[in-house]
Amino acid sequence: MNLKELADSLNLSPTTVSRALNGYPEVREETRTRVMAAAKAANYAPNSRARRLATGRAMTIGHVIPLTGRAEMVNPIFADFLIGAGEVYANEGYDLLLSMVTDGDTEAAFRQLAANGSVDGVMVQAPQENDPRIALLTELGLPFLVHGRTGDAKGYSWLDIANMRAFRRATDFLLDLGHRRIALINGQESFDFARRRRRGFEDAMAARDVIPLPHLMASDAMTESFGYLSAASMLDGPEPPTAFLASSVIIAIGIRRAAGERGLRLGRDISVICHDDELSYLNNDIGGPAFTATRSSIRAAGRRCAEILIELIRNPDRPPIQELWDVDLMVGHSTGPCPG
Amino acid sequence: MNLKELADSLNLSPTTVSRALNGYPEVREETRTRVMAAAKAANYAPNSRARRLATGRAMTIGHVIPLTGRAEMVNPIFADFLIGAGEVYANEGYDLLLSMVTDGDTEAAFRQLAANGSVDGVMVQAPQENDPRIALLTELGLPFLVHGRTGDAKGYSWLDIANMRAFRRATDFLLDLGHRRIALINGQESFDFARRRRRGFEDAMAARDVIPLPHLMASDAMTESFGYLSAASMLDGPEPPTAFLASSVIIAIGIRRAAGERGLRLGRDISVICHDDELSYLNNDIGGPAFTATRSSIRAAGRRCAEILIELIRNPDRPPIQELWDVDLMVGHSTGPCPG
DNA sequence: CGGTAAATTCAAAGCGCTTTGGGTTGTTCA
DNA sequence: TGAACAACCCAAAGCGCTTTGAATTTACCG
Repeated sequence: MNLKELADSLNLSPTTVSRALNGYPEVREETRTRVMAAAKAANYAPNSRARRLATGRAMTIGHVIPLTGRAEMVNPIFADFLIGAGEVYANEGYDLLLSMVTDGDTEAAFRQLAANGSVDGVMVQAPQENDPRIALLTELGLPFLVHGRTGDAKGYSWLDIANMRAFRRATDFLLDLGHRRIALINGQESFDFARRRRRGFEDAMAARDVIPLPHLMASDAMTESFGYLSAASMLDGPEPPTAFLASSVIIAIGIRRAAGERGLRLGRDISVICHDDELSYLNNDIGGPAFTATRSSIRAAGRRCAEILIELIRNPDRPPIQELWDVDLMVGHSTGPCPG
Repeated sequence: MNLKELADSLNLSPTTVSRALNGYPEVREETRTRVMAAAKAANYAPNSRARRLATGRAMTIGHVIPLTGRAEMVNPIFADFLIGAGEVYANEGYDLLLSMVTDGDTEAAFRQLAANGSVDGVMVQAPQENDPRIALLTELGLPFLVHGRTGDAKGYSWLDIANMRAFRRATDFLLDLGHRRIALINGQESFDFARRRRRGFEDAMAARDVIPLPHLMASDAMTESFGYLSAASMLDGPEPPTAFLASSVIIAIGIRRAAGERGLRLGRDISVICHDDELSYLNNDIGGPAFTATRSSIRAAGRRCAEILIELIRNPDRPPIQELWDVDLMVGHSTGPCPG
């Protein structure tokens, strides 16, 4: 069933039927209801391919996920972000085009998306320092929103959490408890967020004249095994840490495993703070948070990012939208005063 | 730059340019290279909306993710599956349309997809018993592939792992080690895969005349906290288990936490076997597997599922394709003989 | 009741591509 | 040399929708 057939069956022109269906005012109310009813009865839905061609809009938003070896770290995060964004897209009538791109094909992928017009805008996640995607998308004139930020953070739209402030605060919290040998187990520091977190950590340490120990700092893709291996080697080495600051719950779980194997009890023998993205399957909050954590829902971020991006698409000439979210510090059972 | 402009700049007709670009034979080789070069120089890419309308193909595959409260369990799994599938789609020139659907809107979503023709086929994940999606998609005539299976598993295409066999084998392994009080911490048993796993467990127990204890069986969304809470209450209750069988690494991590808190060492005081989907950020294999596990890469499954679905789309009249994957049992450090 | 404005409806022109059904040119062979 | 046949290229007709500009009908008013 297509528009013409539907129109014929109603003895109306395609024009009128199209207008009735799309809520234009120049159609009699009685006619509209008649059309709506017939459309429903015939299970008619306008062909999206034709509609997209005619309107010039793709009604689609692209998420391009680079699969560069280590970037897999994004997985656990990006799934929840995607769900949040997807909810909003669905409500607003946008489709979500997910594009996995290997290796260095990211630029080509964006150029392709822009040239063949299959999306109205794209979401950029996990920017690196001076991420080339930002310049590229600006050049291509494709609306985009960055989750995170980088460079001078001017001239484009982004939403980010206050990573530096969060990690400064978390570090202060540990320092207040008397800890001095604090380990930082961070995400890959090619990513801006990890850089900022490290800076927050270092600033807080410096403010108390505590020198961070190089062998107590690690950074890599945020997997459980990375957390485990780093913590294990730090705990077994000289000058073991009395506290850990971890960039994700997943890393913290690895730390907990290493501690457990060594008979160290969290919150008593060893302290752990992590950043908690509130991943749905890693609920950190049953009868109070298990890990003391800086907390910010990645899914909520996804939702808000989607809203902003849609606003950007609908209103291409508006100035950039920039939003910085503050982060809560939730005290759980994994921290305590420095022993000894 | 569109086709007409490109054609004009070459003093050729759109017809010829289109044919040159799409590899049709009735164009001189010299002309073809000239066209290709000009297209590349002008950074021309055919407008995908127009192309889709003209060809009648969407070149898009839909993944519909239901967000019914608990179904979030799919998250950690579906992300890796998606990546696997996405790789294949990209290679074959298909786009991936991801659709989050709340609640009971799944049927409407499929009907919509079918009616407005925005996808050529859809992937169905995590089927429940007699999942209505299968009948619906069959009725709609939309090509689909089920990851998992249900009902009589005839008449439609699917790819599944041998869940029953895997859990029977895992249970046997524990029984061979002398365990009798074995706990099963399963996924939600409305899902077919969880049902089969339970059956595998029960069959193995029955074959040795061991009666499964009802209070040692739990099933729910596969989160870390579910694993933790179930294990904690089982360990603290009467007749605590000496071994656990868990439906996912995430659950196993929760079990490990509960065990750790109680001073129980994995592989010595308590045994744990889980099913490992080889999630990239939960690598269970550093110097041999941490958890003894039945193992099957969900990402590889995603890849293969994508291949099959594309084959189904290209060749709509072929008989159903059904593939059952066997599962390895990897012995790790989390299992040992029943103590005492 | 004639005339004008407002309310409805329609015909037709795209959107940018693919594809059918010819043309045109050049080659081959009797 | 001329007919037959490739080889190559093109004009034009869709694909199914939206939207412009115009036509038709209805409503209203002096």
